[in-house]
Amino acid sequence: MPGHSPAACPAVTEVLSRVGDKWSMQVVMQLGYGSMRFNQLRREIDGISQRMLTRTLRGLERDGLVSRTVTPSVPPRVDYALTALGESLREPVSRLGDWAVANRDTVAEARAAYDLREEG
Amino acid sequence: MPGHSPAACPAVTEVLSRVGDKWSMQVVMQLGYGSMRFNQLRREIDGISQRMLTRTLRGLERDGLVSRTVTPSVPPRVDYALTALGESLREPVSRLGDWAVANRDTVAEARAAYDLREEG
DNA sequence: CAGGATCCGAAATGATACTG
DNA sequence: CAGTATCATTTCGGATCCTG
Repeated sequence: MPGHSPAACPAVTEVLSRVGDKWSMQVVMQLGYGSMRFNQLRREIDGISQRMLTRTLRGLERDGLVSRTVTPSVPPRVDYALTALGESLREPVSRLGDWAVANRDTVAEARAAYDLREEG
Repeated sequence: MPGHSPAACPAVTEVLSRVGDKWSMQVVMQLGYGSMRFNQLRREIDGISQRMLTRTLRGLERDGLVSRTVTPSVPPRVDYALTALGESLREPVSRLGDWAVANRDTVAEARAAYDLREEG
């Protein structure tokens, strides 16, 4: 593996723990299509609860991946968007996505085979 | 973002939930350096418990990322290695690692700034 | 050596109800 | 609309003890 030092491994873990939760990447990918309001995001991301969307957005904002813009009106309007840092994360994550799409069948088969020869 | 279809997003999540746990990628990265026995892995990966190493290896084996070879001797010998599928995962994960290394300071600063203006 | 079994605490997630 | 607060549940991870 070219250009990969051992020192990078803890860093990988660090990012994955930030990005590896259930919703963060779905939010980032969704915001990759453009700025969006809270309930808009909620509708687009299937199955996310209000609580989890809030928490996920706070986490992403804290890490500087997402910006939050409040327009004090009635009713209030809050827009979320990717920062430059957030944008820069999209490519490496997409690579992982490509891998997932390319190998999902292989993984599914391996899983089925494993379950068969263990449980059986 | 070129070549990224909406349909890929759930797939990203799927991989991340496989790979995003605390130990899986450390194991994969370690096995990237070559085949290894159980306790060897345990020594190399700082802080992992026996239970978690076992569980992580089982998971990776189930998904076809790692192979397990038992040599029936006394004491028993079990070797773990990456499969071709496991090898193929190293590159996209390394990309994420590169991103992590490149941006860890930026993230740390964003985090500190956020905590300051919230808690303060 | 390479685990399996069991117990426990912590953290993530979800459902629901309420609010400026 | 965009949250906060609370509660229940599930999952994760570590510690410990036991075994072929």
